[in-house]
Amino acid sequence: MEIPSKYNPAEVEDKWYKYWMENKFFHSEPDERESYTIVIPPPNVTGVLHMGHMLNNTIQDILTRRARMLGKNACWVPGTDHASIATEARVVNKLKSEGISKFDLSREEFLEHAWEWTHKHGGIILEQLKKLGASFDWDRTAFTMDEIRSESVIKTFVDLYDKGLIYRGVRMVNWDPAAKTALSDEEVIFREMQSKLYYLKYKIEGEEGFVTIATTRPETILGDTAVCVNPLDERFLKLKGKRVLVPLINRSIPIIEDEYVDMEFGTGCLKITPSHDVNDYEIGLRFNLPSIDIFNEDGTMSEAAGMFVGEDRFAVREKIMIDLEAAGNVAKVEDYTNKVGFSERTHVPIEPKLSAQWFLKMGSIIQPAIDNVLDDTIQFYPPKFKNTYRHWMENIKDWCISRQLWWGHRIPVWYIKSPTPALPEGEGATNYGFVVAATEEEARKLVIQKFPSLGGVRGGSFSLHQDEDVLDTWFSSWLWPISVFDGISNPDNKEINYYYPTNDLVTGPDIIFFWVARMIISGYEYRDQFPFKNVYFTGMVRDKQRRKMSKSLGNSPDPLDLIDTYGADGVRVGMLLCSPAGGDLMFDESLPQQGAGFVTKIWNSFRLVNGWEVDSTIPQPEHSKLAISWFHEKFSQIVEQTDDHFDKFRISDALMNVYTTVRDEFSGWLLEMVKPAYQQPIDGKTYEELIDIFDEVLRFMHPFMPFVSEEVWQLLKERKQGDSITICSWPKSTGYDETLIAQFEDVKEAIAGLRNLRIKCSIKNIVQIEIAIKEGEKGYNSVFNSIITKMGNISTIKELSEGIDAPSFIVGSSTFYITATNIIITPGTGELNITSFAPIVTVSRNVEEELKKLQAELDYTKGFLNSVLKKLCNERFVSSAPEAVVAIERAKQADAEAKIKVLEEQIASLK
RNA sequence: GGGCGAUUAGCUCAGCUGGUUCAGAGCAUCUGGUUUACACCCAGAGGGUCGGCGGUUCGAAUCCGUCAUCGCCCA
Repeated sequence: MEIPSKYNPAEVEDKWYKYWMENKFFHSEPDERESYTIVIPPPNVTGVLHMGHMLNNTIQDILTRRARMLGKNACWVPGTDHASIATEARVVNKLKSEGISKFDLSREEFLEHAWEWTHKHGGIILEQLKKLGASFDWDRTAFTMDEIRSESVIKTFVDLYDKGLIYRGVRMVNWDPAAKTALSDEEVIFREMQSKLYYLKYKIEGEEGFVTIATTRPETILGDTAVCVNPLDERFLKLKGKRVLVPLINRSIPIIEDEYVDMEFGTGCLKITPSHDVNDYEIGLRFNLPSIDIFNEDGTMSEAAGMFVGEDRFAVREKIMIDLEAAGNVAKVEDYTNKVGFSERTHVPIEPKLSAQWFLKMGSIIQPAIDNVLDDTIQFYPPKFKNTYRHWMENIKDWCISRQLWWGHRIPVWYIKSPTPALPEGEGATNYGFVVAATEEEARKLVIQKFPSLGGVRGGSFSLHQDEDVLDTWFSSWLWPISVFDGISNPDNKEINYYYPTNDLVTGPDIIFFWVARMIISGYEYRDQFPFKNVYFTGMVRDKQRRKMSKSLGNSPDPLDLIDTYGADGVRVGMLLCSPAGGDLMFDESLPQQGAGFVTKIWNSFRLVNGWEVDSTIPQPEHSKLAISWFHEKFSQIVEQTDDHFDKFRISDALMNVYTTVRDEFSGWLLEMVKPAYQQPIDGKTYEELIDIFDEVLRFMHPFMPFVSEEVWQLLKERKQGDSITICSWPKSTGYDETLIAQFEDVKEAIAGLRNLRIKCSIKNIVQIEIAIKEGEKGYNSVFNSIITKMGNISTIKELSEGIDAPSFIVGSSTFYITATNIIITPGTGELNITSFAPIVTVSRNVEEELKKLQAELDYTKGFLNSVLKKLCNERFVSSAPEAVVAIERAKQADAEAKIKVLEEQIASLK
């Protein structure tokens, strides 16, 4: 078959991805094997693929592919998240651009638009991930709002309500005036702002004089219902029991005392606006203060404000200051830096607002989630996130799970309306409260059970109205590892029993509370088991200047462009080469470039091997036999190390092992050692052994570089239809001979030494040389001479008993000399003519420089010996250090002494 | 303001229970190289007071204290 000299990633990648899909290699069904499961952190249906997804999903794919090759039943579940608030905002904007207001539409009409939007955009990211080579079980693709997932969410709500864990309460919530919905604490981002601190004078009622308060939000004075001072503050003792007038509207409000007030801050006198500040609200409750809500849902002033009705809160801040100034109520204005909460989604400042919301109690339900992370039943990588997690868990507040949106799971709460007076409690004529049920039908049954008077003949004399709100999106994604296997509605089904708990979760630390913690909570609540064994936190993808990659900065490359340019394998390798767990990744195009270069390297290695002619009549040369047996040992060692890296989730270290193994050990050493002479065939035995090794090396790199490994693997040998590297086994470490590996390191060093000497002496590589070796105290192992001969282009190796005056270097304690060269002339015919032995070439030597180097090394070694001797002469070291450590020190002493001897000899011979 | 973490080569980071020649890797830099896979390559070299100071120890990059700087989370 014709092998192209250039590797074409685009063509290869499309071809194999299609082949993998057709053969359903990634599909999993429960069987007798051990399961290995990952669920994707479902990307938003609003999104497009960004660098974060690339990193995250590359890691998941590597883990999944390796698990599959380890013989596990690997199942990586893809899916998307409906992203309630983000998607609704998108749809609202889209409608707006078409001249349609959300509020002109009915709920049903709006949802039609939202679904249309979802169908159009929802699958984009998943499609893009195919380009990356993601080995998802596509048959299991799930969506947080599909039928099974929705049923799970509703069922969970009803269940938690029945357990008494969900309640409705009026609370101060984070109100997003743009989206007109409450947000959870986690959805609020605090940013430092340059603002102003306004000092305002309130007139004391019934006497002359003012009280000055400090506030950052003068527009809220219209909602003030008290002024508060610290009872210990002597400055304000005379104000006790008095009242003041709110400027402009002259409402009379009391002066109250509470230790909450910081005497150092501002004037030590605080205005209290219970409706619009969390702390004020608490004080309001303690003092039974009225609460005046001066804002509408969209952040404009309400009727209750009495002024500026309908105008925006920030415009009013400017205007009211003008009026206050005119009325003489302004003492001064200072610059002030404070933190302001912004909506994570709509980016507008959050307005604390009192409203009725649904909450999930975060009491006993979270205990197993704390315990099992702290005792490492669930392992975090890197482990430092355990602290963050614990801190959050221990200070957790009840979870506000309702959102004033339409796109999402509508809360299954049914309010009862009936003209018939309520009999049991009968608070109001028609107030029967509500029932919680998954469907309207069940709700009806519940109503009749609860209020029998509404049943029977009079059945139907009531109507139900479902709560208008939807649930927080995280209230569906916290069930994800369970709900993707339908484990909520069918808790004993075959799939959930097989795949749950999942093994690894790969996600960003930014959603440790939003998502990770809550999945752990729900996992224990609904399966009595952790949802995943390990959580691997990836870092943030940043640009070279350490800035976050973002659309608005325009510093993020389009991942698909990168794949087009460098190939998916190249991008995968590039992303991972420098991405430690939890550490940020400074992305730069040189990374995928390096990855692509590596892919080419593999391709060229294949072309080399593929180009050899095989002659099975030639016996295997000694050097090839040695090289192959060495590689087996070395590879076994590397696989063991790599497995260890995987066990510790050091994915980039594992990749680095693959990278250096392929580049250095395999291509750089093994191939060079077994490579036949120019235009000579290779012996059959070496060739076959080499092909098996190549096969193994390809399997070793497959999880990282699925495409190029498949392409080369398919070309390497005759393969059958339906064969694929994706379903082959991962190389197994079978132990290794450390001595052999260490000896071989000396061989490499000797060869490197010869190359260096050649450079120093200006002897070209094509010039064959003769060398001599004088064995040192530790002896010299001549077993590998055939390799040295081949790799160093050596004619003969002599052994010496005495040192001679010739260019030399030391490996271990043995000295290598170049003694003579043998000139090879290559005439135009390409034939080789070996001429007679030439006399010793005059090689240019810089004796002084050599001496200097030798002396430096001698000094270093002497110093080293000294430090070793110091330890050994120290009575306390010898007596208190473990025996093994002392033995090591003695060995160091012997080595150093031997080396010093050789160095001194050499120096003497040069002088 | 509270908590957590970090600080090792120009950059990004390893370095496990204190003890192997432990001061490392990759990239970058510099030097040399186009011999028959690969210049998307090969062979070499230089480069660090392990943030500062103190302590524990026979021995500290590693453990403790403290200071400095930076980052993250929470209020």
